[in-house]
Amino acid sequence: MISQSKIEDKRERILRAARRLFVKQGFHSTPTSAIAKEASVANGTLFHYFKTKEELINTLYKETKKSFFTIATAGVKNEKTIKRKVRLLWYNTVKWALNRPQDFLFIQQFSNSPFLSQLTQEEISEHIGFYYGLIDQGKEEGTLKDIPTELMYQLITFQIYGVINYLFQHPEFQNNATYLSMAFEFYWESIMKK
Amino acid sequence: MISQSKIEDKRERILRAARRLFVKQGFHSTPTSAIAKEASVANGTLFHYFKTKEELINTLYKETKKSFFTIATAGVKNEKTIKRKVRLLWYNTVKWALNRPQDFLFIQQFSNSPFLSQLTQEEISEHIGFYYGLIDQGKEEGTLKDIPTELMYQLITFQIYGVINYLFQHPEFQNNATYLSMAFEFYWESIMKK
Amino acid sequence: MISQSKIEDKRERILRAARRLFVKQGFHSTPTSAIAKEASVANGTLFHYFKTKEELINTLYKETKKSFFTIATAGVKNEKTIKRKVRLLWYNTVKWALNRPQDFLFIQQFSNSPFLSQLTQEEISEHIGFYYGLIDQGKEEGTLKDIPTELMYQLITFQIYGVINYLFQHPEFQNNATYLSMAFEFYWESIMKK
Amino acid sequence: MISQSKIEDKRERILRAARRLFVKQGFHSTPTSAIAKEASVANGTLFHYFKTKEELINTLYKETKKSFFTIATAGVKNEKTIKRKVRLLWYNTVKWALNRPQDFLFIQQFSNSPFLSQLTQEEISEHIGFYYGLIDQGKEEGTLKDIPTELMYQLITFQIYGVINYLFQHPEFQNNATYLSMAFEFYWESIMKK
DNA sequence: GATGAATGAGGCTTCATTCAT
DNA sequence: AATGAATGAAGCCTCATTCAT
Repeated sequence: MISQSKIEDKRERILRAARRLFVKQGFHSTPTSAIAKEASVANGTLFHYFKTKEELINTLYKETKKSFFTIATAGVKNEKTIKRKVRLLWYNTVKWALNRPQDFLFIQQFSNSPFLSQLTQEEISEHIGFYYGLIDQGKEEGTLKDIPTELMYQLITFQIYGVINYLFQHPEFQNNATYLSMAFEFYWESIMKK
Repeated sequence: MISQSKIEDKRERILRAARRLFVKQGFHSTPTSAIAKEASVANGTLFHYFKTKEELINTLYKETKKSFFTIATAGVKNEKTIKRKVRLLWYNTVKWALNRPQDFLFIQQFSNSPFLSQLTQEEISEHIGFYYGLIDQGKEEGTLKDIPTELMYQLITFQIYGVINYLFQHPEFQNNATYLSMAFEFYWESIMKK
Repeated sequence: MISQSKIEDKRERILRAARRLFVKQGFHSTPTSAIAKEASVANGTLFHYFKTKEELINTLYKETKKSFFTIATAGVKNEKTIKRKVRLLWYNTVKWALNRPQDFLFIQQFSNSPFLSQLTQEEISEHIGFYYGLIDQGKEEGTLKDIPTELMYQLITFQIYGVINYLFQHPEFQNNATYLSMAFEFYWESIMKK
Repeated sequence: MISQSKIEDKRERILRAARRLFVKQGFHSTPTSAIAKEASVANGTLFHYFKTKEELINTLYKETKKSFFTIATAGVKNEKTIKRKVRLLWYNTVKWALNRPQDFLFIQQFSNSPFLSQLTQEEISEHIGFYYGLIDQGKEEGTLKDIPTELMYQLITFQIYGVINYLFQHPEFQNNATYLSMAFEFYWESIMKK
């Protein structure tokens, strides 16, 4: 029991150390030896938990994505209207990025790297279904604009990236409710059906 | 004269080879030796033109950005209304990305915030200023929504990036005028003042 | 314990191999790969023990110097008169050079002023102080000529270097007690006060 | 005529540039490209005058040695006594080193480098005969100590290096006639027969 | 499970030298 | 004679990975 929890500890420490360094320096500028050191773990231990560096990166990506998805969708199902659902999703996402910039930046970095192509399509789009469902529902109801689901997904996804990007550059607005509200309204108006 | 053009040739060949490989494999997975080989040039020749690999990457980025900006803004000044200006900018940008996917993907890879760069501050302002000016003009006229210029810049930038991303995944729509028109209208409605 | 001694072994083997090759071919004509090969060690192992080639060279120099100093001064403190002290120092030094030509030549190669080094100022003083002390004592006693300590240090240092150089070229005299004795007397007469 | 003198110029410029850089940085840290640049000459031109870098180094050594010998022995033949001959030789040598530190340091560096072994024995000892003759004459006359010629050559050679070394470190004595005189007397006493 | 010394392939870069002009 | 672009061998060093303990 005790040794098991210790083991978990080490795996976790490696993952967290890796994320910290990846965000700071990128994948290739972060040797596995540096990760081991940051995690206060022996060099070989890293390869005990992850067969290769690539596996470590992929694991980190999947776990981060999963944690993101859990946070982003928390409570969304309980909301009654599409707008309320979308609003919650939007706020959850923005807050997640602001609270865990490391995670956000790691995912952004990973998405633009050659590693992405190594994940199966299934793994990549594991959570996309949820979003597509919401969009489809909104279109059926007549609440959302009638444009192709996938395109809308791209558009709203990138738009929210834009907001987050802006808030990273202007931290003074991160806790400004009026401001966030305005940004959301802009977002909403761009996708709602008039 | 003749020798000069030959020299240009080699430099050019190296730059193009580098872009090709960087897009396929990423910066770090592309050894300089591979670039030289792809350019049919001796290993050392690469370092004759670019002191380091980093200098090669930066040069490539700057030249690509510059060429992008030239293409994106072509003819925009001659348009009379804001909407026409924005439309031309939008189409120019989309066409640039579709015609030169290598360039687009290279820039996307270079910086995670793809239209935000590591250029000299001066160079950054030079390009961004054009966009900010357009947004400010639109707001003054009452044509564009009254939200902070920088935020709007981020939003429309990322939104167009979403469109392009979508078109890469769905090449069948790349030459579909109706489709592009619809995408632009969506774009426009999201930023215009009602 | 056992593994520790093995580790020492490899480090030692690298140092000795390096010295052997440096003496034969000079620093720059000796690639690290050749050192590794000569030490029967993998290329990377060398860099496990010494971060850079330069660090290897410096370490080698410091260790050689230290070992030289220990040998050269062995027993000197126990001698009663200045002349006996100087004689022992002289013989120790000459024997050291003849027994370990590699070490001598390495040091000679390392710095053109062979007994003047690039060590920490502290390390330099540590060694030189011993000599200066001896010279000062001899001058106070009236045994040594009254010329500036530093100058005398240079002169006797280089003179002994000359003897060694000669003995390398004429190995037949290396074990000739009469000859060595004569050389020492020449040395001594040149510094003693008449 | 004119073009010829220009050519001489270039060869000279290369040699001087090389010496300047060699003294500052050593042979191996001085690329031929740097020499060409320092000499304001095209890269390939250097190889017009010297087939290889090695040939350049050797040429430089020979010319420097030759120039040294000319200066060191100037007027020596006209002196009547051995002591006066030796004194002039001593002063000439010290002055040469102080006036042309570049030359002195270059020769010192070369002597301790692997390049030395590449010169024929004949080239090395070209000028040694002069010194040996002087020593032999002194011994025959009964002016100099009766120790082997070659050994004495080594001893006095290295001793003078010691003086020069000291004067480099203490420039304040370089023009102090009393001081120089004292140093010479020390030198002389160490080799003269009492 | 944990360690860290050891490995060696491979990356970036330097540089003496060549050669077409 | 002079140039300097071009070459490619070779050097130093990094780093993912293995393996004996």
